[in-house]
Amino acid sequence: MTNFISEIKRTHSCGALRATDAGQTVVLFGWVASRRDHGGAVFIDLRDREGLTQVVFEADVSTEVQALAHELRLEFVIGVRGVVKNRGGNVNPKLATGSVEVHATELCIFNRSEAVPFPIEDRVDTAEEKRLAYRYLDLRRAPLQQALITRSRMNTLTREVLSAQRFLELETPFLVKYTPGGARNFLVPARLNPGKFFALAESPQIFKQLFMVAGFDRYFQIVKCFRDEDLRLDRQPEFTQIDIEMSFVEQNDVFTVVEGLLSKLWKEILGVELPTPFQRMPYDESMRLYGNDKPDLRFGMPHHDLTALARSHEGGSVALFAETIAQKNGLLKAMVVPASANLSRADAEKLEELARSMGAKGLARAKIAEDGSWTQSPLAKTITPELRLAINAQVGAKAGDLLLLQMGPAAQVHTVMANLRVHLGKKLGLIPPHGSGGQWRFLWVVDPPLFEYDEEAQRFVAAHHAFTRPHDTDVQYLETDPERVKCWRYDCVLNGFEIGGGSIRLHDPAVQARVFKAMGISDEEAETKFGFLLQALRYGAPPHGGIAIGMDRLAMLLTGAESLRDVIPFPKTQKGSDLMTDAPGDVEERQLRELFVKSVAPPSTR
RNA sequence: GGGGUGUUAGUUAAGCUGGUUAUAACGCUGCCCUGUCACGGCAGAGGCCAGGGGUUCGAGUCCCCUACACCCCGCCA
Repeated sequence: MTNFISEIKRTHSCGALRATDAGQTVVLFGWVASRRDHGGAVFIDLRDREGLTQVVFEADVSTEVQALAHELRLEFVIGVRGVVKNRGGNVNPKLATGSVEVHATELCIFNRSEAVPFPIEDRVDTAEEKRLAYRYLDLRRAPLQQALITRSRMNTLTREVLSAQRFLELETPFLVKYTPGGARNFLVPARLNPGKFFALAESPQIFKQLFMVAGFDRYFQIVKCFRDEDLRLDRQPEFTQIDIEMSFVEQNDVFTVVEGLLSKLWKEILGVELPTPFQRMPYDESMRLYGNDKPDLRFGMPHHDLTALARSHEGGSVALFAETIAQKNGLLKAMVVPASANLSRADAEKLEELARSMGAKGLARAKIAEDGSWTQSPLAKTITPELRLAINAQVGAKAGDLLLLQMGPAAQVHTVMANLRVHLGKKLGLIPPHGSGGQWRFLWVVDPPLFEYDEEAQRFVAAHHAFTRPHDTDVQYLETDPERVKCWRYDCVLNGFEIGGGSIRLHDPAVQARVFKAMGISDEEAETKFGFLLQALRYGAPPHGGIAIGMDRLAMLLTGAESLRDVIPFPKTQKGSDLMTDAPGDVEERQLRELFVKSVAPPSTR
């Protein structure tokens, strides 16, 4: 038997051969993706990351090769030498290499495979639980390979685009000091410092600012971040950001860099020309029309704020309205489902279920009749005709339309209505359940408030972080009307996903002190928590700002993947565990002692 | 912490108002087959119906609990 590997080298990938290669002797290496054994002739589809090629073992090859060929099974790893032949009229249109086949003269089985636990096919119908347990097999599937290959290209392109603009790729530590606020940190016991802990960096935020103070001017990094929070379809505990920070810039400069980068990615990877600059929308408008700060602009169905109208009608004799407008944060919002949607009563009841599952008390509905009256509605009898007509007019409801109403504390109304809107967008076919549908609606959400009121803590807290620069024109309200202060923070949104966010930083120590004061943070407290940054800012910090772009989400949207898990090689489950390695796992008592750590987990969980 | 969906051969599923031997397809094993590409033919193996408890003469099927996976709220930029 020929000595493959050491003497015979691969000449082509399994996706390379074309009709013009006919007559060549080639060597292919790969996995058996399918086999069709006719006794006299054996057909194999050989797979590597580039594609599939049909290999034929005919009766006229040596008896040893014949015998070996019959032994081939799915997922055997083999090497084949043979002659490329044109298949003439007998092409397989499903394969890129379908016009040719390799007539094997030599075969080497590098390794056999046990029967795999699930079929390695492009289309997925295996339970994700199984796929994750055998991730290395799942990763043999072409769609997953393509997704990761795309990610690799994204990395390369990002480095190219940013390096060409004088950005330096600099590294920051993962093991950092715990700082309060924001996402929950993973903690790492510090063996050399008994009783002390590192935090895994939730982002390089502070360090990249220090790069600016140090004078590096333009920084970027493709970097892992760690957040110990609950997972979602688009959230993993460890994820990758394209982290960027720039000196001597204002918001528009950051936008230009990001728009240039994303345009390049879309052009090179999808061949799509993105219109720039991206649309911009004030945060307030986004909340008013869509109930969240990451609106999907691929479809309409905006919300209507009826609070003021209800107030001017003193509740219109609807008890729930009156109750809502009496609350400090009470909000009454409506959404119109057009008559053309043809929602059945059962559909509407399911919507109410959905609303309840998100904490709503219910979902008031009203069907608009020809004369503008309401039917199928508990409110129909009590509401004053004046308010009813005024509402119809404000929302522009026509006969047959269904009005969905939500009232209560603003935050809850927003959550419910925002999710309902997206749900209906999918249900009514305005957007596909997954993927872009070929529409790329990029958006900058800008000018959010600097503070939000924390009901629990009874004070204002930073909506983003405490180092965001307020608008100069609003600085005067820091003491008198903090809620009115808008800031230079921005989110980049694509089709309802937040794909990036950042801010222009506050580099003026005097304003910084006033911001802390408005948040009820004493000088002392600020010094203990953020001392090193505050000190750095006192030694000549340039005006600076930046952004972090969620690489995984970008990859998910770019590849049309349904989940972040499909663009991360080794993702975690919803409970944050790894089904392949069974992490997190137990450790020995001795290891804990060494770290000066004691577990107080209930025995049942150990 | 809460709400929802699911768990039946290796895989994907069917299994009705509870009824005695739990089906099918693919995969797997053996034999046959020179033009397949969803190859075909014949024969065969393969099940703690997620786990535990209950109701019942009898449970894959009904009830409760638990575990795991997924989606969502809370949480998280």
